[in-house]
Amino acid sequence: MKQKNIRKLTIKDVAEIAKVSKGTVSRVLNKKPGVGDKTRKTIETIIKKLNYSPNLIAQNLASKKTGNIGVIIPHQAEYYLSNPYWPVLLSVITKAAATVGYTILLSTALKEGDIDSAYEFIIKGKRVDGIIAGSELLGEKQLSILYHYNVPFVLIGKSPFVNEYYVDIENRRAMEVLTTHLAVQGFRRILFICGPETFPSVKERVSGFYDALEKASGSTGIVCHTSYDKPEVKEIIQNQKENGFLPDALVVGASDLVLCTLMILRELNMNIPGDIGFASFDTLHMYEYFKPRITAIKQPIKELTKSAFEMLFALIAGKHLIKKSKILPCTLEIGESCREKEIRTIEIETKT
Amino acid sequence: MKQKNIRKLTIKDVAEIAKVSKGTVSRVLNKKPGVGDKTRKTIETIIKKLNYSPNLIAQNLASKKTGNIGVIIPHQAEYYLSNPYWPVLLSVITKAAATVGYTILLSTALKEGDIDSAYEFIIKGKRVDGIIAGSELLGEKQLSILYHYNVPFVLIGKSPFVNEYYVDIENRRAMEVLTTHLAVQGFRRILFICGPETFPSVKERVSGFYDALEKASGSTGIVCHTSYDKPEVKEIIQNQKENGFLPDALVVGASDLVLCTLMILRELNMNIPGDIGFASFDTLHMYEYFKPRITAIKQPIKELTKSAFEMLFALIAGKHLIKKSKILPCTLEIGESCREKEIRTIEIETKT
DNA sequence: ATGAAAGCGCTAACAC
DNA sequence: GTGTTAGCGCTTTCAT
Repeated sequence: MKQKNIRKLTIKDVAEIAKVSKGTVSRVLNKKPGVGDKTRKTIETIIKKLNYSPNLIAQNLASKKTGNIGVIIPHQAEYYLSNPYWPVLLSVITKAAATVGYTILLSTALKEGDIDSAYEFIIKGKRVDGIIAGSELLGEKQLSILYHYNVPFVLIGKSPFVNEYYVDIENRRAMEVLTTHLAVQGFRRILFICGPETFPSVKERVSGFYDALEKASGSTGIVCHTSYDKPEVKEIIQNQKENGFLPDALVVGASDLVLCTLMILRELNMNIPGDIGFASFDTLHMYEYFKPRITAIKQPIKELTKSAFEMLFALIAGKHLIKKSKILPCTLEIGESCREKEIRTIEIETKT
Repeated sequence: MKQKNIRKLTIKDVAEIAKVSKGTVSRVLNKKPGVGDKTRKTIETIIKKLNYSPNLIAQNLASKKTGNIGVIIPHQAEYYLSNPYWPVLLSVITKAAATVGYTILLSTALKEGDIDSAYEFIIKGKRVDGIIAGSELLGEKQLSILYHYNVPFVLIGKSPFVNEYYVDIENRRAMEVLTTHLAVQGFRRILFICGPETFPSVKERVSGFYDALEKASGSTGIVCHTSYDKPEVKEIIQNQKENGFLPDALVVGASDLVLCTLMILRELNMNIPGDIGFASFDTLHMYEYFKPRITAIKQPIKELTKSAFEMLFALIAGKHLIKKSKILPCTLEIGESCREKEIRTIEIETKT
């Protein structure tokens, strides 16, 4: 079975066997017109019989297309794999890309914060025809790299530096709806634990939080930013406790903080929702196994990703896009963790 | 800031500016000898000033090396991302590869079971210098593809069809130790829910399971194979229950079945470890938040991956390997889910 | 130490 | 409809 040193077949071999020129073989390879039916058939048969497949590298070099699209995840693997957002994005985009003959080249931060390497890796040496990147750590420097290399890109999430070619959710609106729900449920002192205030998404969510509280008289809120660092959550909650300042509801704004927060609450002997209400921005797969079921905002990650890919695909094809961005609505998944009896899902209408 | 249509720099541009030949520039690019110190400096300066980086595609074509190593995960993304094994492997290998200038090209089944596409995708068009592949679905067909294209590869997990170049854990031994632990803890009727019996790892574990039971007089066991399908677990447990046949301990042999199994137990109002003992082969990150802490076998995924990469790296370099496989030991993480009081970790010594 | 030139395997423009 | 030819941007002999 073991076959060593088969000199790899080239288009030239196929051409010689078929007694045609390389050009003709190339045409049938790429399903291009200009080949007689019979010739085409013959060549196809030979290709199949030989089990020949063209050298992609050579194709890339000659055609100046790579068939790769780069996905830049601005986090290190340990981190981004621990929450559901990026894995879902990855799997959706891989499939979407495959159906149109594209391949995903993934680039991530090798260590958290080292986002430059991710950009350089994928852009230098031009191995991709276009890029999809998470916007949360996109700074002017990264942007200038993108522009410098003149590669089409679409961002996941808006960025203060870019106003075209991105997809996003209505962070502000979603957080407003969630907060209002908490207020309606009777929670009066809501603690919102969220990510770094430099992230646009976090800013919007905080703004939605305050907007809701303003409208809902009677409830007040506190915002605590974390760098997605677990010990911090513990400190925050303990600080609040020591000050006799304990909130009656908690909103966790990053799904990877949910589990440790729940554990901390258990250590503090606080029951959900009896002693404290609990909700999160973003869901976890395992929520379906939780009791009480956690109330949460669910992002349309799949749709977001599909939209991003479609935009990029059009950009690569050189099409002019009328809609340079796309904003998708979230849903509010109501569980029992905020004293609701009935589990249900509410579509949050898009901002008018 | 937006710069359009910068014709991309080529090695020729650099050569002209430096007033040397392309060959010389190529030599400094690849840090090869045969260039005068001064010339080298000059060229390096120019490269930096121009922010030039060579076209990888062209480099690949000319040098017949890709700098990519292919990772074949024989599952679809939804599946492999839901348990910790593959993500960890992925992140470890990406880093290991990066430190020696290699890049990972990931290929997965587009739909569960469609493993051929994964193989063809990565091998055809020769985009990789070597391959690391999960062995559990490797059949003769895939193997013949591997050999046909004459690409070096290392398997994660042994395969009945291959006896060289793989890394693995001692599945049999680990399961034996876990089962013995259960027997010692006084469990008498142990149900082992595991994956398809065609997987070599599953076979070994089942064998270890029975071996342990044989030695531990008094305890009996039942094995149920699943296709990693959630509803099945429910059926299995319900069947057992209807037959008045309920086990007093459960071992789940796939981490992605753990959560739903736990939920089912809760639905049945069975407490761990009071009503039923519970253990799993493979751990989950979230175990650290669980109470009772789940007893489990922990695989050395990181070390496994590193070993696999090192082997492949050597193979690609054309080195002759003395050790054609590597077997690593697991650990038994004892929690409270099998009526142990004290949480601790036990290294399982490698088979002598 | 450096340059010249011949490919790597393919595509694409232009002939016929 | 098909063949011819000139590259794509680089590496790598082989001269010098």
